[in-house]
Amino acid sequence: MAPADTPLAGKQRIMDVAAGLFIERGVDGASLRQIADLVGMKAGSLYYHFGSKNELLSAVFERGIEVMMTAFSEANAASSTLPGRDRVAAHVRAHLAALFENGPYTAAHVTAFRTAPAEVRHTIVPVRDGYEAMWADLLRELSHSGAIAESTPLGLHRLLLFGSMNASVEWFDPGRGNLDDLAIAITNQFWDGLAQEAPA
Amino acid sequence: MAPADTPLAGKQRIMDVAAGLFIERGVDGASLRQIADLVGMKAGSLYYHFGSKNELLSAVFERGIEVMMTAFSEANAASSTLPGRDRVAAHVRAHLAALFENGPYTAAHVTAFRTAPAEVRHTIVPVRDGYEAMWADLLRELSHSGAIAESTPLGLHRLLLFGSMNASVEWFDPGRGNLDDLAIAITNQFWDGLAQEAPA
DNA sequence: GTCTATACCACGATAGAC
DNA sequence: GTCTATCGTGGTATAGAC
Repeated sequence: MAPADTPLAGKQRIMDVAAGLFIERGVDGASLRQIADLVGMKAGSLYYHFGSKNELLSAVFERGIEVMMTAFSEANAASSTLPGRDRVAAHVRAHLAALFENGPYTAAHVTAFRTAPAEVRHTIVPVRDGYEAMWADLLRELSHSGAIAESTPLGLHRLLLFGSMNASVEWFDPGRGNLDDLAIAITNQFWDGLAQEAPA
Repeated sequence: MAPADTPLAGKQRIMDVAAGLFIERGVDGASLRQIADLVGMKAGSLYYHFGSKNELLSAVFERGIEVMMTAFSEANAASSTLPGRDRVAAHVRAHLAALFENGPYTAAHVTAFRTAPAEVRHTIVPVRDGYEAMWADLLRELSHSGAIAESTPLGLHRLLLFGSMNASVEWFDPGRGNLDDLAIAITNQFWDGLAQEAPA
């Protein structure tokens, strides 16, 4: 626990502000001067905490993935005995929590990763692969249990699901909408689709 | 038709190169010097064709939306008498064509719009709203015809579908994968979901 | 741990020759 | 229609005082 007079100290506070700005303005649009300004210090002072802008960027991305993985693991533990549909719902909700409720890190990773310098991307890829593997395992289990057809291309549909979930950072406002409802809608879409069962 | 000795002349060629670079490096990461370099001219010369970087950016975005709308209209004309599922498939395929087969404009719009200057975004929003309205109309028809349940929140599921389709620019390689297959997978996901009908 | 000061460079943009 | 040359600004990063 941090001391009471430093609610968000040092690296933590810088990363928090930086992540928010990476989301809003992109990697190159977010300047160190602006980040420092929002933190309440001068640009040069950032270099006491991070060796370069790329180092700060990498730290934000890694934290973002860490947040997703933690959320996934907790959902996994809580839902392992539930039916397939509820397991998916739990993990969708956890992913949304990482995007909207656990700081700006995951959202920064999802929106800014693509345009980051190749050097940064290459250090992050192995970490992000770890998260994808968690989902791959989950879907494989659902397939083996018969909840999903054996013939379904799981990797492809995992990417489609990620697309639906991650794109929500562009339009969902957690102050106006309800994340539980969104998780249910995404799960409905993923599990059952939109087609009417039997035309009345 | 352009004269034979100017395969991609003036504005057209600049926009083509710029769009590609906006995708790769983002709005602020793509510099006018680099764009000019790839076109084969000097940075100052760009200003004969566009009044500012923002003007070039806006032109790319508008073209990207135009491409999507044209693709949608063609798919609409070709599929209007088909069953609901096939109509969706036709429009999904058209959207993917806009993203991957009709130049880099639509992909640039989809990836770079969010971090563009507010001034640019505001001029583009009304145009993009036109495209969303086309999809809203389509889904409303499907709902009225009974193919989709009346209770389905169409706006929400449209956004989820857009998320799945647009995110493919981050992972789909048209040189390796097949766009028809991708369109079918996305349609399957959207229409039927992944759940097994009856456990065997 | 943060400051001031500054180096060096790339950015968008403009002016005028050709 | 493209060039060269250049202006002013703001970028990342460093050095050394405090």
